[in-house]
Amino acid sequence: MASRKPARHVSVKDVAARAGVSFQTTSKVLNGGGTVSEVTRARIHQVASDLGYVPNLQARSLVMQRTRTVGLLAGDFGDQNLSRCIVGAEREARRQGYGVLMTSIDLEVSGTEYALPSLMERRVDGILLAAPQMEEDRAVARALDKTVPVVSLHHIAGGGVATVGSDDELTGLLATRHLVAKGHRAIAIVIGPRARRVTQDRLRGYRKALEEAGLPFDERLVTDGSDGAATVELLQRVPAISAIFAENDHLAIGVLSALRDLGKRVPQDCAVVGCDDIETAAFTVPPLTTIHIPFYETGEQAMRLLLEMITTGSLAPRSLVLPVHLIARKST
Amino acid sequence: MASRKPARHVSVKDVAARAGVSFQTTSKVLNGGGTVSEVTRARIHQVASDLGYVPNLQARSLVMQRTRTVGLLAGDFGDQNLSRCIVGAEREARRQGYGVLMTSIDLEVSGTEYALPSLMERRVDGILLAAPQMEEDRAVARALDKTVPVVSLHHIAGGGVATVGSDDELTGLLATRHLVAKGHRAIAIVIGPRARRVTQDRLRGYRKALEEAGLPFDERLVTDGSDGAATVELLQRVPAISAIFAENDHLAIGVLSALRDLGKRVPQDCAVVGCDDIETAAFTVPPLTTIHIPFYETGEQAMRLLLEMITTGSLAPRSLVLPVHLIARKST
DNA sequence: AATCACTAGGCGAACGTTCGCTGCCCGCGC
DNA sequence: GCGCGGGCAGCGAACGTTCGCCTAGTGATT
Repeated sequence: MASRKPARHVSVKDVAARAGVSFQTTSKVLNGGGTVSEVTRARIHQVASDLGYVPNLQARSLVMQRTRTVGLLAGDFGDQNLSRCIVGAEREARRQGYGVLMTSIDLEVSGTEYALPSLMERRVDGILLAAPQMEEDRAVARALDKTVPVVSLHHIAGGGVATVGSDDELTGLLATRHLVAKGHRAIAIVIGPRARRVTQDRLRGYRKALEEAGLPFDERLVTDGSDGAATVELLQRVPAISAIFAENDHLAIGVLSALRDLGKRVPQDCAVVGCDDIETAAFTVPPLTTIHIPFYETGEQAMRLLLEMITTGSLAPRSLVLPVHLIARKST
Repeated sequence: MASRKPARHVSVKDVAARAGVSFQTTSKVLNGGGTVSEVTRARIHQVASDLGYVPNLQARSLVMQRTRTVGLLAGDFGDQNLSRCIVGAEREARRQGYGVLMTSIDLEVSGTEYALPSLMERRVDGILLAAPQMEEDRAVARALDKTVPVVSLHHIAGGGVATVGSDDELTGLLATRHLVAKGHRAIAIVIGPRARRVTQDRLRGYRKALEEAGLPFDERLVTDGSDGAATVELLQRVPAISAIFAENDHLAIGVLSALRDLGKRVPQDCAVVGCDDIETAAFTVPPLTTIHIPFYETGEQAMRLLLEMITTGSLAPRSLVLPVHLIARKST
C-alpha cells in the first residue's frame, strides 16, 4: 500500500559512487575545502544536485564537536514581551547560521528536571534563558552544566550567568520623572508581584524620582495591581492622587478601566503611565503614555552575546543593560 | 587564564573504562536494553552518574536514522494567535519526547530559500508549518521533500499537505447569525486582506448567514479594514448599518475606536462582533463579543497528527478542522 | 636524466552511538 | 564425565561526516 520505506537520504557516498570518486573527495568539494580540480569539482556538484544531496548536520556535528544549534529555554511563549525577545534572538541566530531548539517550561516542573537535560543531550552549543519564573530558582544555576555558555534575559539566583536586559530602574525613573514634570505631586504606583526583580527595580526608580523631586515616599501610594479592585481602593484611600504609574502596561490597562468605572477622566482627573510599550498600548483609550522597552533588541543582543561566547569559547559572564525611553501619548 | 578547553563531554566509552566493561555493554545498560547482570548494571549506573554522563542524541540519531526532533517553520512568532498555536504544539511535542527546532521566515525571503533546507540538513523527523504568508507560495509544495511528514496550519498551494485548522466559514456564520439573532438587518463586514483564505472563508460564512436569514448580500457593506478610516467611510456611505462584523479582533478594535470617534455608542447605536478572541478582547470598551478560535488546541492537534504520521510512517495528508464558538460579551 | 615541488585525489581514523553475532563460562542432566 | 543450553559480556560493523596524511602522477629545474 502506502510506501512505508523511509527512502533513505542521499549521502556523500552515494554522490561519490555516481561521480566515480572517493567519498572523501566528495566531502571536500561539497562541504569542506580542499584541493580538487575544477572538472571533478563541477562533476561532483552536478551529481549532488541531480541526486538532491542534503548534507547531514548530525554527522558533521559529531565529528566537529559542535552542533551550530543553541537551546532556547522560554518561560512562556505566549507572553507578548518575551516573544518579542525571542523573535529577535531567533533572527540573530539564523543570521549567523545557528539553529534554535526551543523548549518551554511548564509551571509544574522546574525546568531543571526536563528542559535543561534535554538540551544538553542534543548537545546545543549554548543556551539562552528566557524564563522569568526561574529567577529565584537556585536549582537552575546548579543544573547549568559549566561546559556550555549561557546567557539569560533574567537574573539567575546564584549568579555566574551572563545577563542581557533593559534598565528597569531607569524605566521607573523616567516614568515617574515624566509625571513629576507634568506637575503631579501625589503619584501612586501600581505594581506586579513584589518578588520579581523587575518590580523591585522599577519601584526603586520610582522612589529615586520622588527623591529627586523632593517628594516623600508614601507606602500607602503603593498597591499591588494584580486584581482590578486595587486601583479603586487606592483612590478611595488617597483621593488626592492625580497620577498613577503602572509598573507594566497590562496593569496600566487595568488602571485605565478602573478609572473609567470611577468616572474619572484620563488624563485630566488622573494621569497614567505604563511600562513595556505593548502593542495595544497605542490603542487604549486614551492611548497610553509608556516606557518603551526594546524587547526585540534585547533578544537580539542576548543571542549575539551568546554566539560570541560560543565562538570565542569564553565563559566569563558579561552583562549588558539596554537603554529605555519614554513614549508620550495621551494618558498624561 | 580562562579555561579555554571545551572540556569534552563524557561518553559511554569513558564510563565503560571506569567501570571495567566494554562500551557496548555500557550502552546496553544506559540506553538500550540487553541482558546484563544486576551487579554490573548497578556499577555502570553508579559510574555514569559519578561522571555525569549525558547521552549524545546526535550520535544516536545517526545510527537510528531519526532525530526525535521536529521543525517548526513559523511566519511570525510575534503574532499572538500564531504563538498560541506554537505553545500548544511545543507542549505536545515535549510531552512525546520530541525536540522542536524553530525557524521563522522573514518577509524578504520566501522561506523556501533558507528555512526548509536548514531543517532538512538537521534531519528533522517532520515539519510543522505555521506560516500564513506561504499560503499561496507554490514553491513551498515543491520544496517540501517528500520524504518527511508535513503538517500545516494553513492551506498550502498545490495541496498534498496535511492541514489542521479551525472552521473559518463556521466562524463567519456564527458571528453573523448572532447579529441576526439580535435583530440586526443592516450588517456590515470589515475584512482583512482578501487574498487570505481565512478572509474568504469568513466572508463566505457571513454570506451564508445572511442567506439563511433571507437578507440580501450587499457589496457596499463589505469594506477593507486595514486602514482605520474605512469604518468611518462605511458608516457615512450606509448610515443604516446597525451592526458590524469584523473579520478579526484587531479589526474589531479599530472599528470600536472609529465608532467612538463618530460618537456612536456600542452596542446601542452599533453592535460589533470580532473573531479570534485575542487576549485583549475581554478588556476593550465595551468588552468585545467574538468568536473563540482554539489556537492552543490547533497547535496541539497539529503536532499530535504530525507525530502520529512520523511514528506510523504514513505520508497520507489527513486534515482536521476544529470547531469554534461564540463568546458573548458587551459589544452586541 | 635524475630530482624537485606541486597538484589531485585516496585512505584510514575518529566522532558516539546501536545492533546483531559470537564466545565464554557455568551449571545441569544423562 | 560429557555434552548442552543459557546467561552474560565482547566484538565488529554501521550511521555520515571531517581531517590529516599519504601517494601517484605531472611538469619544470638542475
